[in-house]
Amino acid sequence: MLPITLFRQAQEKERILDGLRKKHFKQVEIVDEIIALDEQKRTIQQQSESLTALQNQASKTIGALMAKGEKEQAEAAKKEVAAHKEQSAVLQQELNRLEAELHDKIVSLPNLPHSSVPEGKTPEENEVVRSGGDMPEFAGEALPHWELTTKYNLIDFELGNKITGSGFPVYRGKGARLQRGLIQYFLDYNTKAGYEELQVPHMVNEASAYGTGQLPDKEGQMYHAKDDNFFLIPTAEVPVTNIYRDEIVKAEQLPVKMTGYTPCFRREAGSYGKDVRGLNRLHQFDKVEIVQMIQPEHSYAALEEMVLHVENLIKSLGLPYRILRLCGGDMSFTSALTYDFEVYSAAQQRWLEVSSVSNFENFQTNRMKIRYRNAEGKVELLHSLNGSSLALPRILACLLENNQTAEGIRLPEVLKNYVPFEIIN
RNA sequence: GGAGAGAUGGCAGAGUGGUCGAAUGCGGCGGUCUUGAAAACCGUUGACUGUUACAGGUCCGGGGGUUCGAAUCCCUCUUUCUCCGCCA
Repeated sequence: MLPITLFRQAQEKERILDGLRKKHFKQVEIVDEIIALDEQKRTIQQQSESLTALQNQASKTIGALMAKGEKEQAEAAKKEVAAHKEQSAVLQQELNRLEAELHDKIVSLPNLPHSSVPEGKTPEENEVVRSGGDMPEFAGEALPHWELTTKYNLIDFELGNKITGSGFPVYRGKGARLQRGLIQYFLDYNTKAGYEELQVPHMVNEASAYGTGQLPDKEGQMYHAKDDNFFLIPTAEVPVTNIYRDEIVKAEQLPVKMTGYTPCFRREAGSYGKDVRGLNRLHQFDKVEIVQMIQPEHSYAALEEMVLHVENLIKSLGLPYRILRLCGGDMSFTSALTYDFEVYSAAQQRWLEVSSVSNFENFQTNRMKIRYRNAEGKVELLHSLNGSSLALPRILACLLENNQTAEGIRLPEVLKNYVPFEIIN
């Protein structure tokens, strides 16, 4: 949610409109509506509050009269206050209506993109920042991971269908073990870089889902436990970022760096075809997430640090990758700048997204009221950032496909302390 | 799941209808003293909203109600503790 103060500065209007245009947000008239509503709201608020002030004053007088035992005068004063009450209620109602309307409009606006965000609408217009790793070469045909997982009995998709439904695979044997080793490796890698490891709930309440922006619009993305009104988390970002909801973080705690492994649950309604084949898109998958909370002036340096951090992790696995700076039209609603990481899948011959690292600036923290006291002692919103480090299924798919040999699947050197076998055969 | 007791400022902890945004202690900050520090003493110390600024308004777990007036009374939800039951 963009801070309302932004809309009160006339000189910022062009920047807001330009940002919305870059994000391909169509209903730009909302900006003018917000500015008008805000002014209207403040006018009514002043009227309402000065009336309240009058009533407060009268109540005090009544109290004093009662104390002195001057009952009749007190009764007269009561009648006078009663006369204001009706008008007060009308104003209050009007104020509530205006506030609700203003809020609805302001939460419907996406975050504004950073100046370095490229123009563009579709994924094709994302900018390749850099790439690395060696592209795999195969003499014969490379098998896709969904055949490899069957061949080596690593994942049973059919069994998952039976137990739950499609998109809920069962990992078994070396498949399960490799998955566990990878999670451990990712967590260790993150904690070594100063991220605190956390285990958080896999279900969240409405307030948390709202805080990170899954609600009110994207409830369709989440599984909902109706009886308790809990949501299964679509990413660890939701519980982890909400840790600091409604907090004023002490300056010496900054930057806050957190990491956590969780399963992620996504309904993914409407996906089909090759996108959902095998491990490409699941309803339940594992992910290790990193989150930072930092002073505004340092957030873009932190973003670059996180990008390097994730890049080195992918490099260590020996996977060919590329880093994209997402164009305005392909970015998420909440992000100001996003880098996507993709690894190249040899058998599918396409790039698969395995991480997305974003700076949300104060878009999330404004909604969650995550603040700190700056050098002048003023309370100010922090910036929040997060990224995957890493999402497991596509990494696994790529490891399997790219490392297949006639003898079996060779695991990267870096996993030798985490997985008790070097080859899957 | 049942019964009972709680939820107050950074923390501890008073306050049961009216000058209570809230005593007191601790902590924090500033000062006096000191070569410096500690101790002692004095002062200060919440957030949100709003105004050019002052004023004003809101907040005592969340929401609703009673009242001229609610931290205080009523309803409801959440949550913590104790006891019982169940249980990985």
